[in-house]
This record gives sequence, C-alpha cells and structure tokens, in this order.
Amino acid sequence: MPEKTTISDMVVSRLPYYLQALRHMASQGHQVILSQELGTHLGISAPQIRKDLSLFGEFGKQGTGYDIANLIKQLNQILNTNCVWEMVIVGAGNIGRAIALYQDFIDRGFRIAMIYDNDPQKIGSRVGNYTVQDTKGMAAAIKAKRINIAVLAVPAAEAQEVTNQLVEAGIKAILNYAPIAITVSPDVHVQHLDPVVYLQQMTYYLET
Amino acid sequence: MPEKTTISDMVVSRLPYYLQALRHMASQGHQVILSQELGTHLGISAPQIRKDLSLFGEFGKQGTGYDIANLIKQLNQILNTNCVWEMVIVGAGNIGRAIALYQDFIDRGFRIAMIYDNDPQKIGSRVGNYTVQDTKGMAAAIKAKRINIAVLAVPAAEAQEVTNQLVEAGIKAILNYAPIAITVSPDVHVQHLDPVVYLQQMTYYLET
DNA sequence: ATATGTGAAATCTTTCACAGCG
DNA sequence: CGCTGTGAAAGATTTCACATAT
Repeated sequence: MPEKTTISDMVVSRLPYYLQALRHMASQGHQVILSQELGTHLGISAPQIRKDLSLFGEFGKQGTGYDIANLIKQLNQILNTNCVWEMVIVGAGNIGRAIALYQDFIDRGFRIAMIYDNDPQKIGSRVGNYTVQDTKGMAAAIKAKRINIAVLAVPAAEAQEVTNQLVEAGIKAILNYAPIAITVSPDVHVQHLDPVVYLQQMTYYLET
Repeated sequence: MPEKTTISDMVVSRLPYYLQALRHMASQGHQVILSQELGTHLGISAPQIRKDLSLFGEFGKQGTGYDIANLIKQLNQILNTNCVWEMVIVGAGNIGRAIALYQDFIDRGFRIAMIYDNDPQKIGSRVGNYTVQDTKGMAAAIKAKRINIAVLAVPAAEAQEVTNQLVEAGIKAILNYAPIAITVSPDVHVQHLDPVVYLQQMTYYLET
C-alpha cells in the first residue's frame, strides 16, 4: 500500500533504466523477472530495485518475481510515458539533425513535432521528413500546439537566449546538448547532456 | 591540506560542470569568482562547491574568492584533462557522424582518432576529415595506438558484442549512446547517454 | 570586512534482514 | 520454498555555522 509520499529524484532517475531493461527482456521473450536479475543487468542492487518499485505499488508476486508486461505498463504510467509527447528541436546543426533522425523515440513515448534554426542557409532544408523552420515562428507554434518539451542543440553562445524564448513559450522540459549551463525558472526541468562532461567524469579514473 | 583520501563519485561528477562554468566565466573576461556566484550559475549550493574543491586543495583566497585561471588549471589536472585523450567512434550512423563532427572536443581535452562501422555501404565514406574504417581492423588499431576511450553509437542489438571487442582491445571508458545497458568488467567505465532515459526523468514531473 | 575551509549536525540514500505471501 | 515488501540500521551526502585567513 503506497502512500502519496514525495518520491526522491534519485528514485525517479532510475525508473527509465528499469523500463529500458524490461523492454529488452520482453523483446527476448521473457515473461517474468526477479529483482536480482534486473539488478545484475543494470548494476543496481536487488533490494534497491524492490524498494524503488514498492514506493509506487506492489507490482511483484512473492515467491515468483515481477510480470514484465505489467511492470512495463506500470512504469509507463508512473513516468507519464503511456502517451506520446511532442517535442521541438532547436538547432539544425549536426546534433539537432542526428536527433531529428533518431529512430528510437516513437516507441518510447516521444515524437519530434518540428525542427528550428535561425540560419537562412538551413531554413527550408529537409531533415528526414521534416523541413527546418525559421526560429521566428517558434514561440507561436509551441504555444499553439501546447508543446512541453524542447531539445536544445544550438551553439553555447545562443543557448540562454533561445532558452528564454522556449520558457516564455511554455516549454517545461529541456534536453540541453549545448555545452553550457542554462538558467530557467524553477518549474522548468533541464537535463544537460554535454558529452565532454561525461567524458571528464571518466578520465578522472583513468591512468594518464 | 588535503589528504589522499578517496573521493566519492558524487563529487567527481560535479567537477566537469565547475570546469565548464569557469571556462565560460573566463571567456567573458572574469578573473575571480566566488563560490556563491558559481553555485548560482550551476544550481549548486556554495558550501557544496567549497567542500568539493577543498577535498583537492586550498584553491581559494579567503576574503577574495577563487582565481578562475588557476582553478581551471587545477581542475584539468584533477580530471586528467590537461592532456589530449584520443577516442574512437564506433558506428557511423546519425549519432556517430554528429559526434565525429562535434567541434567542442579538442579545446576540452579530447580528439577523435578514428570512426568505424561494419556496414560496407558506409566503410570508406567521408565524415568531415575522417574516412569510415571497417570494424574488422578496429581492435588492432586501438591496441596499436593505445586508445582508452570509445564512443558507442551502434544499434542496441550490436552494442554488447561491440563492447566486448572494445574491452578486449583495451578500452577503459565508454560513452554509450545505444539505448541498452552494456556489461563490462569492473575496471571499465561506462556513461550511458540514451536521450529517452533523460526525457523520461523529466516527464515524471510534467502534467499530462 | 569578506569569503574561504571545515568539523559537526542534519538530511538523504542504501543496505540489511526478515516478516509475509504466493 | 522462494522472492517480494519493508521497517530499522548503516552509510553517504549535504548543509550549517563559524573559525580562519587576507
């Protein structure tokens, strides 16, 4: 019996990994999984996984394990990914285009609605099925379509300025590929995915 | 006076962000920064930053703050990024190519040495200044050049198999863009950068 | 006067161990 | 019997408050 208690970020950050692993297991034809197996696969302890899941409900069968299909359904509900979220990409450079062409969004609850750039050379060019739009019309389109999520793939120098426009237009979540911190109001969520940051986290541990 | 104590992952994971912010400040012409300012810029508390830095030495001047140029030097030394790390990219699809063309590596201590794929259609094609190489020769080249870092940008189905080859060839750090968990020996570091995982961490908090 | 460096306290997170259930 | 669900204990991280240095 879960209480409507507040869930920590630490727990929330693990749930997408559980979902990813479960989808993988399901695609391999498995029906049931133990917290132990899931933990080994993800490098997370079994009690940790049981505790995380138990915060949201009793999804397992004692003596048996977890039904994979059911757990996937539950996790999608918890993470609000049992719908399709529309996203805009800002920046049609290498990273923006690569993300626009990424095939793995739609199965997992996300869809690119539009891609924007402010470079006249790029505006009007095709990226897969999309035509790059002028940033000028971006705020209006985001408001009209009530889009909540943006992928920021612009140069560092423009990142804050574009972020301000996005937030003003009603964006509530930003996946930030620009190599710079951006400042937003407290009700907007940001995930910073600068590859160099993650490389540097690893080089600390490497022998020179 | 710092002791040669063991530093937690949590601390290490913040250092690259400090470095990024400091480089930004430096590029704006600032000479000195306070823990308070740095914290506000990054969304981290000032005592947290002071404590993190003090684990490695006394880099600040009391009453004054931190000399930015010196702190950048110190952090590069701590993170082992005062040299240039060579990397290989595996997978010349959209993501692999975007990373190969990413301009922000070299200034921050990283360089793409080679890019590989196993698709005969892609092998030999050009990506910026690089020619896509056949994966067959990959292990030998990594060993010969003593490369430590790999960027994994292959489909999920091939990720583990390629990872095994990389680890066998001596790779010690992997930036994993494949949407699947990979298993490695304990002396190999992995950072998983599946965009959907980070999107799902945010949708949890969004109103449907 | 002002901002760092740092033990001690508070908070948060994970692990443990076993009760409880299929 | 085996594995989940979960309070209690252990461990880790962050915050606080102030001594300390310039």
